[in-house]
Amino acid sequence: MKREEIIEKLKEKGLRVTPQRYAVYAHLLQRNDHPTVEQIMASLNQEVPVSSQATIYATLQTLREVGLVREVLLEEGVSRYDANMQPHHHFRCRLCGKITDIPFAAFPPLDLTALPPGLRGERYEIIVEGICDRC
Amino acid sequence: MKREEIIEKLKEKGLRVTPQRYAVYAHLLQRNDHPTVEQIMASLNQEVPVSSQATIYATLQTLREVGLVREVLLEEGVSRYDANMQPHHHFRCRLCGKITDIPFAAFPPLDLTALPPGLRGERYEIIVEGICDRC
DNA sequence: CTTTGTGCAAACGATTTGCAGGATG
DNA sequence: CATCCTGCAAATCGTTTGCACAAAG
Repeated sequence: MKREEIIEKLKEKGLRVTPQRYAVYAHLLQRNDHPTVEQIMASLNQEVPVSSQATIYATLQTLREVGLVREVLLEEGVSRYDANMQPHHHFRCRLCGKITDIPFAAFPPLDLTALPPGLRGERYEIIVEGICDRC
Repeated sequence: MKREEIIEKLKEKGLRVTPQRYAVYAHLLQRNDHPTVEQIMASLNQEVPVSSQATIYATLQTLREVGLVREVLLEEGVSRYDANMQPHHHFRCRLCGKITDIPFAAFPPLDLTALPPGLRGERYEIIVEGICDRC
């Protein structure tokens, strides 16, 4: 996604386009490894300081509220973030912890009417655990 | 599961049977709502003090290490615990947050060889989000 | 009696918050 | 120029740890 599109996306959601917001969102868009806040901050501020920790937290929360970013919970203690909003599943290597996206179409669609009575399912995610290619 | 069976389970795993351990494990066995540490502590110490917070954390970690209890991550910020060690899926109500078990057999088994190349899947869990009967 | 478990309080790490100054539309 | 955003430091919350005493086998 290029510069103008990113700015457009932010404006569409009614957000002011600040350097910090642009940096966080653009960065997340070009990563697919679901970084933690710590990793995001390290990358952004690698050369010159771009954003403080508090702002990154605030920005992620804002982006989450407007639906540009999602939180991924696959590990105890830390939240990871993902700008890929299309439905997809996750693979987690039990040795190195690396997380890989699995296309939604990799598995046949589930029938959510097969749930226990009283539960109305709307969406689902499959989490697969195993060993990745590098381990 | 009755008293003697619980004690036997703990001994089988090489654990000393203390009142605190018995209380935490027995309590988890009779709940199916995946309580947080805070909830476990509140229930146990409702009438008389049974166990301190530090001990509950230590106990849960021990029970997890020997395979009598598992940690469930479905929410940001808190860990939940589950003494049901049989494979099963989870349903989470997006309104009240309540978590319900879904029997493993509710969905047809997935073919884990359909993963992207290089990934060797070993186990999986399905997380369904929706609305529960009380909401 | 040796080893392991418990409880307290302090430490820790991720995340949140209050607030003053700064930038955006 | 009104509103919203940023950065700093302090606060908060769940969880972990160090250590002395107590209990289990």
